[in-house]
Amino acid sequence: MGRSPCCEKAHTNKGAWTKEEDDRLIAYIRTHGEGCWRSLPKAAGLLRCGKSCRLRWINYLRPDLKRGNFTEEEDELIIKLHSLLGNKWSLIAGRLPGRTDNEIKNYWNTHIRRKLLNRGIDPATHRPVNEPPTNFPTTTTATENNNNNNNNNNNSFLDATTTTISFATTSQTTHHLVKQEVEEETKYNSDGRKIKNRLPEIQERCPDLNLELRISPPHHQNKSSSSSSSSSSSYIHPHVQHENYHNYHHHHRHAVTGGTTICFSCSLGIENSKECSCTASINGTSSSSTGYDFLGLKTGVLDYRSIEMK
DNA sequence: AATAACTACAACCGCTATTTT
DNA sequence: TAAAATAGCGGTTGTAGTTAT
Repeated sequence: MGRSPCCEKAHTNKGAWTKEEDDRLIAYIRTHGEGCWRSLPKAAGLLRCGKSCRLRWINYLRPDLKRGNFTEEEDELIIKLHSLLGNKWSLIAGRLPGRTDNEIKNYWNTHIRRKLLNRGIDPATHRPVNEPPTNFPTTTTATENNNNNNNNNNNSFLDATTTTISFATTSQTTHHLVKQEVEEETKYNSDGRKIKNRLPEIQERCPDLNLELRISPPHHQNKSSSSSSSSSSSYIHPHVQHENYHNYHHHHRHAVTGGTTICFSCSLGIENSKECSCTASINGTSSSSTGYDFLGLKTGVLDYRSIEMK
């Protein structure tokens, strides 16, 4: 009892798009606008499935796309966002105007991964490659935690809803730095080419600064308000994020950093509810007293309030 | 000059959530 | 309400271009 299919799969083109196909798609969308990918191919006279048309338009034909090389600032922003969001390329792309998720994903895999490895940082965890395992049972990104939360049963101090987010720095810090030799299997030059005969490289690292945060449920959970999905995991799926943001009045999460409790949502600047007893506030006065710029809000690196939800 | 190895990226695939019938 | 399709996402692959041997 469902819909009829959008296209006959046997009669659709595959592979690279021709100039003519591009022109047809552009002309159609200019006239009729985006949307309804289901009916678009037929209406536009294209022998493609709607999915293929959508991908072509979103990733390559949209007029607002910024082509060309990524800037150093974009690189660093992608790294920071990836440390926070994991492989949520669409969310990351939402913070980089003119860039697509596919473009950023490719760029990550071809350039930034290598760049981080050269810095001695594991691109998956954003932690130093040579760092020994922590005492904690889970050291994961926000994304990975979505799958691992059920494995924390043996730790009384960490209940099943505790989330760990790694904020390992990717830029070189000026405080308390030590020199450390890093030997890597492969080195690359600035163009990303492999260097065969390399020497051990000295890299600056900050060994005693643990940027890992643990985010726990609110201390005084309201049973009626904790029944939503956000109570079971700190990972917020893109499709339900918007709804969960509205629940922040009732679901303030607290990061314990060196004995100081900081409310996740207040530190994000989303809201500082009356019920919340944390020391952060939306104008940053309290959080600045802790000397802690959660997610780089004060530096403007990440303004979580302006992330657009799709 | 030939070709093997590598890189970059466009496009496809499979999956989940949502929408439509 | 169930079934089937779409929309959208992240992972993977195919291949053209470049570099190294």
